[in-house]
Amino acid sequence: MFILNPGSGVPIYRQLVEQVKRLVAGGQLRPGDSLPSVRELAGTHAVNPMTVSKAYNQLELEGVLLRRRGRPMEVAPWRDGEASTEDLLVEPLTELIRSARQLGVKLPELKVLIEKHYRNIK
Amino acid sequence: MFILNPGSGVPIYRQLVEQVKRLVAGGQLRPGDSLPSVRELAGTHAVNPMTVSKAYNQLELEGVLLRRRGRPMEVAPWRDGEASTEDLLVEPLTELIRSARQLGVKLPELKVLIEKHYRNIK
DNA sequence: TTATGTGTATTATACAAACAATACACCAAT
DNA sequence: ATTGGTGTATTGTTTGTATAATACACATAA
Repeated sequence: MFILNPGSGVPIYRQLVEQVKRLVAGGQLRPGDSLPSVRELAGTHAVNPMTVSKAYNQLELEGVLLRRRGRPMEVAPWRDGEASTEDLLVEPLTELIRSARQLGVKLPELKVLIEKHYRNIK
Repeated sequence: MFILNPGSGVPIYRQLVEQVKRLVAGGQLRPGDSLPSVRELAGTHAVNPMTVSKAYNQLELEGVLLRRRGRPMEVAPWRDGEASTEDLLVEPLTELIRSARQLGVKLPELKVLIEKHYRNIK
């Protein structure tokens, strides 16, 4: 469900936060759904449980998840003012386009590369 | 010439390393070209000189730049086995596509978003 | 030679991130 | 009540990043 890249430079807990937000915005996680337990997630990704807990904590502060003592974290009811799909794409979109510019890759070539990768990436 | 984003989670010196590589691969920096001085770059981006120096040092280790004492850092002659344009795009490309997948954004919609942003981003 | 420009080394401080190992409070099902 | 599942707090350690303030070795041009 989650894909963590420890070598990317982006802190692990931030990767988790971003991915949960996107899965919620994309409907793969719906209000009321339970998230993987801290220990399970930490185990399958070889990561410290407190790192996962830190991500969950931040998501609760931002209103994305609900914390109910003794129970798994749960996706919060949809709120007005939730980050939109496009909002959550702007960052990787900007990064890609800036990179392409520095590499001298023009728009048509970029679209070809996207199509080429789109199905190769899980 | 460089765009630094201190809040992205990616270390500043790594942002610099990646951007220099792309500018070299894209031909905006050619073998023999001088790079901005450590102090100038640090000054214009409000960053510590040693942070810039760390990036330059890594680029020299990787063979991208030449260090010649008392002189500005210089782009190294082209080597066989240099990272290709596509190599240097894979990372942001992968990140974007994974994000789109999690958001439920399909390929046609993604292409529209790219066209929309392509000219808005400097 | 002198002055000013390179990049770098040094020392110290500060902070964030991640880990490890425990222990706790709570809920739910037995 | 006991057991085993939640998330969390605590303490301590380690590593990487970035800063600050100096100082140095070298090159180039005046």
